[in-house]
Amino acid sequence: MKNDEVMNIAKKRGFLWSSFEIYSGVAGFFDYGPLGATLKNNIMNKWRKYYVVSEGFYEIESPTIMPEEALKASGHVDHFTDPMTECKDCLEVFRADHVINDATGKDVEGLENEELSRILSEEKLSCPRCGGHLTHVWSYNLMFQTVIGSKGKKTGYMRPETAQGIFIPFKRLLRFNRGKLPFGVVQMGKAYRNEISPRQGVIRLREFTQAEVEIFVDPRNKNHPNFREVSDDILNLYSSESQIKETDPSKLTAQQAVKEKIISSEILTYQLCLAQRFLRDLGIPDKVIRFRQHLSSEMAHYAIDCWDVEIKTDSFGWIEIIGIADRTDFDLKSHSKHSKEDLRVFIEYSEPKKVTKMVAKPQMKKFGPLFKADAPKIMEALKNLDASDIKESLEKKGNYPIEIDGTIHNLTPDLIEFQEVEETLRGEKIYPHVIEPSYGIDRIIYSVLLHCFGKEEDRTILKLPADIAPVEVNVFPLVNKEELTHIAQEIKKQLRKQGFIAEYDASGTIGRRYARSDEIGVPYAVTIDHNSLEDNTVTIRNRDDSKQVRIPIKEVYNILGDLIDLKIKFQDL
RNA sequence: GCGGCUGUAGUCUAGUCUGGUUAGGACUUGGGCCUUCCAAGCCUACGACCCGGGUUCAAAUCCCGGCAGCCGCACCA
Repeated sequence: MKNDEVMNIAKKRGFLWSSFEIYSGVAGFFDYGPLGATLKNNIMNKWRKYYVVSEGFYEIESPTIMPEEALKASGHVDHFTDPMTECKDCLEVFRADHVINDATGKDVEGLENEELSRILSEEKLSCPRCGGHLTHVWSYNLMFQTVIGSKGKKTGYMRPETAQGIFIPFKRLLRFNRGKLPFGVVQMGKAYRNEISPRQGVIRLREFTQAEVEIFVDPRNKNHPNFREVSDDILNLYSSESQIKETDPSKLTAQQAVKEKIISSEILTYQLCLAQRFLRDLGIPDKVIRFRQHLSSEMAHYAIDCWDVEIKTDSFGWIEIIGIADRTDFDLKSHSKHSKEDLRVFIEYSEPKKVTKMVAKPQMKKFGPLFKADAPKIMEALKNLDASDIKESLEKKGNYPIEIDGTIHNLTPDLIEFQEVEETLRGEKIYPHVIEPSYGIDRIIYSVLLHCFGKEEDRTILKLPADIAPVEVNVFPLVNKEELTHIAQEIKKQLRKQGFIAEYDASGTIGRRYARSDEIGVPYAVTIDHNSLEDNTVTIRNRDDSKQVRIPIKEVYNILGDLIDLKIKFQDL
């Protein structure tokens, strides 16, 4: 269905509406209504079944407010910005780097604002629109800033992604996973970006929900042990090559994609397949799904391969709803550097390696009295120096100068004895690489609504898969007569007792109630009619084709349970 | 952030130009009647001038500002 129709029904039926409506609303913020919030929970729980249950990745939850240092390390404070310049005459705002690039062809990405300002004036660049004067360049940071603590000494930001909350406690997570790669950690939660002018409804929110997975792997092994399970999945791949050559996306099996090196690794391909399976399970048809590879020019500098899962929409074109990237070791390295914590993983060799190396052993009898307090420091320094260099210098020049706290000490051959030692290396420390599937939950919900809504004649049916439908079953007396309503009420009560989300409705005609029920995607309706009085049976109506089957009341609960858990199909009843 | 257009019940809309009675209708929704299977009918009720300021005896109507939506530009690590 079309965007407008879907959003109208979503608003009317309590899925989604813009926030703060009675105060005119604020762009970029949406409420989930009663059905929307339930649908969102169902989808998020289904996501957990994929990643937490099946893949075995544990979920964590970290704060949405983060201190400046953490986001400085991640690069967001300095680089999650756009360099802007404004025309003094027509007040138009431009990306400064784009103005320079367009006018001169120079690639100025990543340059400082001062540098950009200098280039603007040196090149005598003026407003591309009216030719007016451009102001100095300023950074527009997309993060919401706040203050931590009452004295306001500490700057904080609302997190722009949930991923950082996984990288920062990496040491603890590694320990939880008993020090072994690979392992994955997930986080679902809100993230915030102060978009300049969000105008695509729920597609571009200033506060949105992400579901992110960070899979930490040994960079030398990006295969996946269960790849065979997905190797025949067919992926609609829009590679960077076909984008450049302007050819159509091609459908390949996962196996072909790896073999032909279209996707950089098995593990990344596996994640693409998983994403596709998840979307299928939400009722999104394959024909509106494609995987678009980032062009090397648009890829973040820390990624080596990145694929967006895109969904076709009528009013926004192909939109990104999931990004699956190989982020390499960028984040862990950067947090290591800024925090001075060693975020590497010790990888044990399958066979310990024996290496022989030269060691410089100080002769302590002479060494101690000669250097006194500096002796321990010199010994420490010796450990980090290449012993063969020292040996060479001693043999050739007769001495080896070493600087400790500004004082130069001369080592002479009589102070050092050299030994060849055999060392056993059991492994090495490395930064793991990170494979990151990052889901935009709000966009996924929009896609589900967009592609599950269908029109049949003059009625609208929301064909949600039964296991994510917010209301699972409706109970209707055929007509509003006491002998039927009391049975219906009783069945509803029993359904609720057994954990179903069930509603009862006796208003108006039965057709009207079915229509309302279809519009909010209730998969099944139990109808109590006059036969029910005689033989204790009711009908179960299937939303998608309005067909009904008659079954004994006492079997209703088990059958509905199996239907909703997708264990049986309605057609097989 | 810039320009254009727009803003009346949950929805669609009349009225706005040319200021003046109780802001009218349809659908939806609630209650009732009727009704033995897909938005039928009848009765009845609830429900609105985006917000703020100005002009005026009087503002849904005219003017200014804000907010939001749509379209175009720009932006979207």
